Amino acid sequence: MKMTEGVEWTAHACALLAALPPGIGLPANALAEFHALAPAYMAKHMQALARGGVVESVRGAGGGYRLARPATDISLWDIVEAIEGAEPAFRCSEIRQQGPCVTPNGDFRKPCEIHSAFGKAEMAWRAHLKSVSLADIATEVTRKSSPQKRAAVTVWLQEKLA
Amino acid sequence: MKMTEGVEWTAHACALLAALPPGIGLPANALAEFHALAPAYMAKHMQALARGGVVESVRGAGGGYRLARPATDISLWDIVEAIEGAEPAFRCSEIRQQGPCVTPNGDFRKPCEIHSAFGKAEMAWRAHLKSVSLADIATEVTRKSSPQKRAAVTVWLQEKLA
DNA sequence: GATATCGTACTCGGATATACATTGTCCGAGTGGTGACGG
DNA sequence: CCGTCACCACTCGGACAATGTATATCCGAGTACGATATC
Repeated sequence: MKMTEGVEWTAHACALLAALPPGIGLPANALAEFHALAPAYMAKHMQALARGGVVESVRGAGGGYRLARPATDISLWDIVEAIEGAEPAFRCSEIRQQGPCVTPNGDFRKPCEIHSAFGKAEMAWRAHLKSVSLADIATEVTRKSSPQKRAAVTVWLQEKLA
Repeated sequence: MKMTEGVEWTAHACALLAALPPGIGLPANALAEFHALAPAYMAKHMQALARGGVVESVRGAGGGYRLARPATDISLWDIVEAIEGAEPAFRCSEIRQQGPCVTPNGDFRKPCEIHSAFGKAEMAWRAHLKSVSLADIATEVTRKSSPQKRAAVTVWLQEKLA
């Protein structure tokens, strides 16, 4: 069970966007450059994020991507949902209803126990992700980073936003 | 993010094994037949389960797979670990250490906030799975199933164990 | 000098190849049971 | 009639294809900015 690395890329990109003044965005190229990632592939992931309603896209010169909502209203789960989709990792294909021992009048209204257990586990997982907002991450990052780092980011941003 | 369907197959197979008398097993063919699954593929998954120490394999005529421990000591997580591996779904590749703004004396001893958040979420997920044992599932299944179903299973088992 | 218009550069968006993991299948290795043979 | 041995059927184990999904890239569509020509 492996999560797409696009989730990591876009999560970091959104954290960067969350550190910007509200309403300000960056093009996909800049977002990729900030973490030394493949620009084209990053662009593709940002498209998914736009389709998911996490970011808004602005075309044309000076355009780019910006957060669609305040950073406090965007959780890590929103990003995962936009990139990976909302389907659960464990998909019950109801194999209990197959085989030589299934009775014709079998009652399958009760949920599959295995399905139920995995469903509960996944709900706990999602709840954790929903409880972490971009604002949390952004503040943690800016607060913990060194003054040199913050200065370097400021210079880089001024160049990109000019 | 999708979990291998082998997890579902082996989980149901283990539930069946847990319903058997202690020490008794079934060949992979029978386990596949019980849920109308591809025999060869089921065999492959059972091998992974054996490597993971969840079941023991017995070769030769009359052999098969049986639980390596009491059903109360086997959790759903043990099965997931055997099939999917213990690696977390979210793998942090530390992209925060890349890019034009990383300072030479950057201090990365503090864990990545995004990595940390996903790690906590995944731990909650695992904890849920670890709390559900095969015994729980087996008893739920046998208790909830209809008498006709139980009779059909008994007949089928007598044929297979003969 | 101000304004309307055209061109250009920049950015997103989707369509298109490639690599890798999962899915699916097969044949060889090993083991217990069974029947035949000899005592 | 009983014990031993060889054979055979059964089962696991790993090696080998086929398929699907994630990865990676490119080119076309659309928009804002700026230069230019005109009034």
